Amino acid sequence: MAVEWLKFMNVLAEIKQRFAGVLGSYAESNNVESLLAMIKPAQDSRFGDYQANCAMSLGKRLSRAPRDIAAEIVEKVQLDDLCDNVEIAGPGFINLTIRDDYLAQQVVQALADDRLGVPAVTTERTYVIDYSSPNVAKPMHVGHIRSTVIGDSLARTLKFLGHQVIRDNHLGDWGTQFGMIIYGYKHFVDLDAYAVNPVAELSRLYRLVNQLVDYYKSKLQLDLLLEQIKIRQEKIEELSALDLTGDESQDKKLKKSRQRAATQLDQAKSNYEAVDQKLSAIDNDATLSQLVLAHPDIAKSVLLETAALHAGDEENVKLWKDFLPKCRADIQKIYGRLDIEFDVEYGESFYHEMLSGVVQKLRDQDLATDSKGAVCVFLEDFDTPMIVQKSDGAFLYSTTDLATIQYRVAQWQPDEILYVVDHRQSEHFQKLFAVAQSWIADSVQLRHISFGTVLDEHGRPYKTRSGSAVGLEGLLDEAVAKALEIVSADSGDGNSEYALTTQQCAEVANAVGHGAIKYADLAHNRTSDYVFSYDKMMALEGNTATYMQYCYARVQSIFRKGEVDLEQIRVTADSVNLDHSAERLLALTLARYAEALDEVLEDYRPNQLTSYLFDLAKRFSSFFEQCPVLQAEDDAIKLSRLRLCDLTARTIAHGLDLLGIGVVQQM
RNA sequence: GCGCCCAUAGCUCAGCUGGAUAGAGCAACGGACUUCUAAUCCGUAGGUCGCAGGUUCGAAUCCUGCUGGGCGUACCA
Repeated sequence: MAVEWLKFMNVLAEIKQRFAGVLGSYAESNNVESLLAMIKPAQDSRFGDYQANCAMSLGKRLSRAPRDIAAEIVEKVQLDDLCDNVEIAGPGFINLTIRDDYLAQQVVQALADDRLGVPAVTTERTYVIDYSSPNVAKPMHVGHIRSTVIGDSLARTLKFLGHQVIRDNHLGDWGTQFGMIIYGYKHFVDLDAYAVNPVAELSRLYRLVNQLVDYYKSKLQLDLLLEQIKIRQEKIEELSALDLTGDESQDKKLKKSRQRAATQLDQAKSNYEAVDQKLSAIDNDATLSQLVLAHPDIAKSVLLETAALHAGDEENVKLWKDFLPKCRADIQKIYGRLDIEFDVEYGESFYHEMLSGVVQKLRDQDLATDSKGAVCVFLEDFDTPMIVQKSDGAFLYSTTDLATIQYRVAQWQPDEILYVVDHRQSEHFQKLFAVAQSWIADSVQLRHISFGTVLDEHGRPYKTRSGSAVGLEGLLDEAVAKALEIVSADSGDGNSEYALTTQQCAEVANAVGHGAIKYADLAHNRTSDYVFSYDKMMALEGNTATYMQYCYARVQSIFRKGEVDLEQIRVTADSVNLDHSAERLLALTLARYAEALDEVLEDYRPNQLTSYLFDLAKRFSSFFEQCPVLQAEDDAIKLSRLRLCDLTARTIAHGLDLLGIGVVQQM
């Protein structure tokens, strides 16, 4: 059955299937796949709907004229019922135009299908997705959004396509930050504040201790920076003492070096100033400077508190057990707002007791060896080893990650584990995967779904320290507030027909505000860095979630006005009319939803779905302008257009849902 | 030093294992609301795809070198 659906529901897959047999006669079996990959949507509508580019490639391989081969292929492939125009163009492109009645049939079938014509996969796989994974005691900030939102969307998409998915939030619930909080609690806690709002107080303690630790770190850094400035200044002097030789390439190099040295000096200076400012800010604060003086060994003490916790110190463990649920509940609040869910949340602490076993096992298998007091796994292709136990006996995140893989494999036997983590950790994962493969020697595929850095308006990475990083919660609040402003303004401009109640305004603002933030993230190719800009994201026009939500609301408005019985038009659908070019284009796009989802999973890129949805919404808007629905020239066309509206709205809502974004009935 | 990634329109970004005249969205300019929601639509303008070579019928895409930027680089996560 699933195969039947596949044949009917995915136009591209259907075309490929038609070509497969014929192409097979030209190529080795292992090449058929690559030839089929050359069949794709046409880049330009003048070339039809789909194009097959395999004849050129075959021409070279077989030393024959590509156009002849193309003609031969076209002759043999059975396309009559699918295409009404098959052309050979240019050097040997095969351009295909899909028949209107075939497109209409796609729409009709999707209308009556809860899955909107998207087939479930025939071979179901099991995925573990590791995403979000914040440190529980630190306030979440913008940097956390990508992993959370991308991971969530991939999980939704995989699930919808019929895979088994285990969503695992690998919380940082066992690290140094708890040492900080414990130290802070022991020395600075305001018990009244803690009673009223424990998480806010813990967060204050974290920031405070972090600030004090940072002060001493910066102090050390300051000397180093001074030294650096001196060295760089000397280098500049050295370089300027050199005379130009007259040799063109050498002189060019010298000039480059001078320039480079100058910018490096500038950098060092501005670094120095930044650190210096940070320090004097504390020095000038009476309370803070006193605290700094009173806790000179704070960095070391924090480490000791952490170590004590890990060693099972009664008091620290008790505090940790007290703090943890409160912190988790706080994070949960944000997940609730963002509609993010997990199947399990096994944080780092969950694996704590397995770590010594991991190291022992690595030793037993001669994978790990002692080096400079630490336990290391040396790997080919890497200059540095993966350290699994420090010289002081403490374990590291690599150890935890290995334990985690071991556990996941034993527990769920996944086919694939996806780590949605930023690209800076790619070397870590390369090592981790290399060790895990030789260690567990399992067939599980391990994959780092890396993503780029979120940059600020100046193109610099968002900073996590110094408290100046934008908290995620505040960010969401601002987005919703901004959306509310726009909704309320629109609603209050006298057009009573579309005026929304306060309650409705709030709902719309929620969907629009949160949607804007998620969409801005998902719409970028995950591998590139992107600039995070409130203004752009909350412009709520152009390529934003709002555009899609607006399309959806417009359709609902038509249904309300026309008092349309949706169930009726879905079930009774026998055909749709595609005579108008806007209708046809819309239907073609609707029929491609399954293709878009395939593209998402091809390389785990949700931006394939956002661009599909934007495309769909644009085509709907164009249709909406050109094709009256309720006022259509006759009832048959009206019904046909209502069906196109219905499928569009459902596809948009469904696609947005896979992105974790909601819709509203009216806006 | 070594490794990984990036450079596309004024700005922010797409561009799917090489395919036809490189695309969007903002911003700019010109049009369209007594007609299903103008959070919209239609149009105009805007690019030597960082530079130089190479591979081939064909390169933003693959290879080499260069320039400029980001990140990582033995006991943080």
